[in-house]
Amino acid sequence: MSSLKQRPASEISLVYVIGRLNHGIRKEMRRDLAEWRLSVPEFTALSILKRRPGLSNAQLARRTMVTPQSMIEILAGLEDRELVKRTVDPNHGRILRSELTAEGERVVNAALLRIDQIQDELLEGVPDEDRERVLTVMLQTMQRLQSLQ
Amino acid sequence: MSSLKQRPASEISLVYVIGRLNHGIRKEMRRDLAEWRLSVPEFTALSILKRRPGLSNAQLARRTMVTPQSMIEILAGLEDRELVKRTVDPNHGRILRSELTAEGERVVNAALLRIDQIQDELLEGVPDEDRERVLTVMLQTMQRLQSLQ
DNA sequence: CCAATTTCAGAGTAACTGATATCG
DNA sequence: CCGATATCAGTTACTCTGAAATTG
Repeated sequence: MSSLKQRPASEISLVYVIGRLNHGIRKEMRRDLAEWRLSVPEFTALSILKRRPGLSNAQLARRTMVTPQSMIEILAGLEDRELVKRTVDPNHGRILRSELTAEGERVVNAALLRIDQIQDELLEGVPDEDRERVLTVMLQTMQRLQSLQ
Repeated sequence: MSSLKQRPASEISLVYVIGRLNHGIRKEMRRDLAEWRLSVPEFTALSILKRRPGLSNAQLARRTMVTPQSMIEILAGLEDRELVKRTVDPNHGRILRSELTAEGERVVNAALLRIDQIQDELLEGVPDEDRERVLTVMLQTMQRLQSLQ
C-alpha cells in the first residue's frame, strides 16, 4: 500500500524509479540465479553471448557499460567453469572472441526461462502496446546515455 | 551506433534493459554527485526525505528496497555531516524520525537540479505522454515486485 | 512473550582506477 | 609511435546476513 499511486507520476523522477526498480529486480534475480550458481553479471554476459556469439571482452564491456577490467573477471569465471570458450580472432592475434559452450547454452537457457517468467509476473496486466513503448523509450535513453559518456 | 535499434524491441528483455540503463545512469550520477560529496544512496535518501520528512529508518529501508541495516549506515553518514537530524518519535521511544537540516535541504536541492538536468537530456524528444506512460508502468511493476518479496 | 525498530560487526558482491603487455 | 585489446593488482562502493538490545 504505497502512497506513490496517489500522486501524479510526473512528480516522481524517472531516474529515481529506475534505480529502485532495478535494485528490487536484481535482488530477485540473485535469489533465482543461485540455482545455477550464476551471479547477475554472469547471467547478463551469458545472455548477451547467446544473442551475439563472438564478441570480444572489450565489446562486451562497452555493451554492458562496465570497464573492460570488470568484464574480464566475469569472463574469466565463466571460462573456468567451461560455460564460455574464448578463441583467438583469426584476423587479429590480440583479440579473444567469446562464445557459449554446449553447457553454457544449456545453463543460460534454463536461467532465461526463469527470468522471463519473473518478468511476465511483473508485467502482468500491462498491454503489449505499453510494453513496446516503454522498451522503445528506454532503448532511446540508453543510446543517449552512451553517447554522453 | 548500436545494433539494438535495428531489431524489434520485443526481442529484448525489459529486465535486461532496466539493468543496463540503471548502471549507466548510476555511473553518471556518481560523477556528478561527487561535487557535493554525495554517494548515490545518500542522494536517494536525501531526496526521499525531502518529499517525506519524518520517515523512520525502517520505513526508508522498505521504500528503497534495501535492508534496515544498509539504510542505517547511509543515515549515520548523513547525520554525522549534519545533513539530516533524527528525533525520537513522541509516541514511540524506539523510533527515530529523520528530516533534513537546513544544510541538507540546500545540498539536496542543488544536487536535484543537476540530476533533473541529466534526466532532461536523456529524455529529450520523448513526448510527455510517453514519459507518463513509462512511469506508470514502472510504478506498477514496482508495486508487484514489492508484494512479491 | 511477541513484533517492530534500531544498531553493531563481519562478509560478500560488483564495480572501479592504475599499470603493464601485446598486437597491427 | 599510436590505438585498441587484454589482463594483473589493489581499492572502493554498496549491500547483505547474523546477532543483540530496546520499546510498546
